[in-house]
Amino acid sequence: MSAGDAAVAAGFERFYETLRRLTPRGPLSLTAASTLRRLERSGPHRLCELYAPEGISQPAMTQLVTRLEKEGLAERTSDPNDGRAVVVSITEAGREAVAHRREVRASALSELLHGLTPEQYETVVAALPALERLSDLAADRAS
Amino acid sequence: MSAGDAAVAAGFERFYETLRRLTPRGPLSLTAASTLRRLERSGPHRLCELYAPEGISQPAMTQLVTRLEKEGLAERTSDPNDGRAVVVSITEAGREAVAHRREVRASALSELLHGLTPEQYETVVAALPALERLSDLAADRAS
DNA sequence: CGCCGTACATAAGCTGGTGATATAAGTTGG
DNA sequence: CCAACTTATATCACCAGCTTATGTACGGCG
Repeated sequence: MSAGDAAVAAGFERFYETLRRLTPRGPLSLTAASTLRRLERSGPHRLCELYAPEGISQPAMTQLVTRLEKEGLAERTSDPNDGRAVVVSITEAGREAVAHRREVRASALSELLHGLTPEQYETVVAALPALERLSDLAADRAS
Repeated sequence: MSAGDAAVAAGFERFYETLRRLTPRGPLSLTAASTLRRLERSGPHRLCELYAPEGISQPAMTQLVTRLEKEGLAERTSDPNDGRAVVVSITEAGREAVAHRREVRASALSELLHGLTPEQYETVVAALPALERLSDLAADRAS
């Protein structure tokens, strides 16, 4: 690990805390929100495909899906090809919940962004593709 | 909120999840780690100065400090000028715990960073001051 | 001095996680 | 073609870490 990497890690460490506090406390837990976004982003998934990437145990995902279903944000369907499997998909209400959460965070963030100089703002925009890439790499590594 | 802001928010949203999963399971909760870093970063604090910026209730901070104290990562001192107050400070073991956690995250991140092109890496480094600034702005707004 | 506000602690209860284990469906070798 | 094994999900008992409501002790002030 280079010195540059360490600097990046240190910067990200603090920034992570900042982002964490930017969405105070909604009705959705961190994992719940993340799972809904995944379902929105890449469609229905079997339960067994969900828990590992979310970093929780299988029972935790079963419980989470049960909660989400109870609140009408996701639904269980049975896989016709595999009687054991449960296919989880996001509902319209789920999409709205995700959108609302995104909006709340975005507007809080927007307020902060206006405190940057135009040059600083540009550096952030310029870094977005790289951040996206890092997320892709992390997702690949997990699978 | 501009379209650019929305793009930044969307990018950060996913990146946040990536960072979250980069430190899998430690002995420290998110709040515990964040509080220790704060104590390391800006010295001893009274308990009442800690809970608000960490986004938890006062009893939660009392309990957290009790846990940290029990594990030897932080210590309570009484303020000679104010008998009600409790001053919390990080111990040497606490610093080590923070350093270790930082190292684990940094090495995982480092691996990802090597997947970037040099140009992308540069855009990330260039954005660091802006991210730092955003954290400062968020901290100001909270106080 | 008496009173109120402030700083912290305690209590009871909830949410969301864990590991161990049960159930039920698919898969496979003899 | 069925017994044994594996895989997918659910259930159970338990725990950590948060919440609100309330208790306690000290400080400042009229």
